[in-house]
Amino acid sequence: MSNIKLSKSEENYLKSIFNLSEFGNKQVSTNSISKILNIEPASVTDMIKKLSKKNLIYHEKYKGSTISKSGIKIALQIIRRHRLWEVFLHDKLKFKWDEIHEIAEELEHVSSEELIDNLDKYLKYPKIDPHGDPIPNKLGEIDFVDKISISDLNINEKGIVSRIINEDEEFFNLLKKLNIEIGTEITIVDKIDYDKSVEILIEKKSVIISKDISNNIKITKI
Amino acid sequence: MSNIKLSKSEENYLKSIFNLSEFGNKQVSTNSISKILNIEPASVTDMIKKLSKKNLIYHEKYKGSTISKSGIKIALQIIRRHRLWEVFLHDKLKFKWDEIHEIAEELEHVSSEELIDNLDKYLKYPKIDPHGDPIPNKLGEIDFVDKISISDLNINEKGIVSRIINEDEEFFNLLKKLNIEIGTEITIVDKIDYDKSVEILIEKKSVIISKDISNNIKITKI
DNA sequence: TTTGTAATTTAGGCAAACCTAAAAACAATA
DNA sequence: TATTGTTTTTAGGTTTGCCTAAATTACAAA
Repeated sequence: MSNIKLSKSEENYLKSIFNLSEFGNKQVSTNSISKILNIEPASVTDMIKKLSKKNLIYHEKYKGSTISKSGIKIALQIIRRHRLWEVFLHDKLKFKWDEIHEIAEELEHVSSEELIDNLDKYLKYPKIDPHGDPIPNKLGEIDFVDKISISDLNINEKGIVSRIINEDEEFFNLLKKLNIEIGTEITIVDKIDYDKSVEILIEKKSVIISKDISNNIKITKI
Repeated sequence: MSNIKLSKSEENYLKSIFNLSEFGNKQVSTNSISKILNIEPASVTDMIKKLSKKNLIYHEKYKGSTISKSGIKIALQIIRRHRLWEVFLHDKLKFKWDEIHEIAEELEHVSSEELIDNLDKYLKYPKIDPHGDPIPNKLGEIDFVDKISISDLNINEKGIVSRIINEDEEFFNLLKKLNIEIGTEITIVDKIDYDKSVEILIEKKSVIISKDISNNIKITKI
């Protein structure tokens, strides 16, 4: 459709709205966008109007925003760029797992389709990024691999960490301290009913992690 | 010293001023900057004031601008980023020689020193980019390889094309038509005194190129 | 049903980086 | 030296993307 180049800001809004919308299915509040992007709600309203006019989102005053089909398409392309760059930074430039997000955040806005296609080819069409997140292909299609939460396992069952949802630095630091990364094997020791926290075993050490933490770590059962 | 992050615009101005100043030795006119960047002189004046305040250039009203030492340092870093990305695009992503400039123009503004250092290492510390331009190292030092112009050769002498100065698309197209690229062997057939044009032999075909064209093609004598 | 609070929007402003039109400075030469 | 033409600067304006403060709306609890 309209192949107008978006600004860095517009791209960031669109990406955030898409992420908050759970693949386009949920209405997104102005406040939630404001929080994620660290931009005042009033400014978010401005941008919402702008994106609405471009038909990338639909907006109902005082109710919330829904991302449109063409909005989703663009968001998936931005996510694709981001994740491909992450693979490059990690696999080729040997950046550590927790250093790549910030740089990819910049690189994702360099908009040359040919660049991304050639990068994709060079990296041999990877399906997941170093955080375990799936990479959309050129058409925006994603390989959904059903992943479960730590809390879905029963006591004494084992799993491999396969995806980290939260990409904030503090969360990375926490994971580092806990010795958790993609590929780490964990075993469920105990599940605490009281606050839904879970006791897990990582490399012979046991720790108790809160519900919030375990929700941000997806695993594959083994 | 002052390690304040510059905007994309500021970086572009600084790079242009450096390029026009012949390594910091020449005063640069407002008009020449305006032409190179395709920005109106009045706007250039605005930015000159801004860069002056940051001590990246010195400006004498109505006379012209000189780039400062710290300005040069930053300009060389931007040039370093640009050329390293060009090597990456050409050698790794297999972009053609004449497609890389534009994309590198975007990538050069992604400002992570670690990114560039890791890229440099990954590319095995290249000394020249695909256009034959020298790449400054981390400290801003450049390997000066003395290159000569086509017109410096005498009739019947041979040379290898080792650097293309003009990076405009039209110039690339011309070179493509002429079958000239880095590494092409040429032989001087004749030198026309009248307008300083030169007749050269490329892969058994002879063409006459203007003084302006030959000035933009540096060679190594063989 | 009213009322209080939280979310959202409107209104008005600001900085960056551009623009046009007009004024000022410089340079060239008659 | 006066005049003309070019270069540069000033003045005032626009758009983008943000801000604060104030007004409006939605919603939940009394």
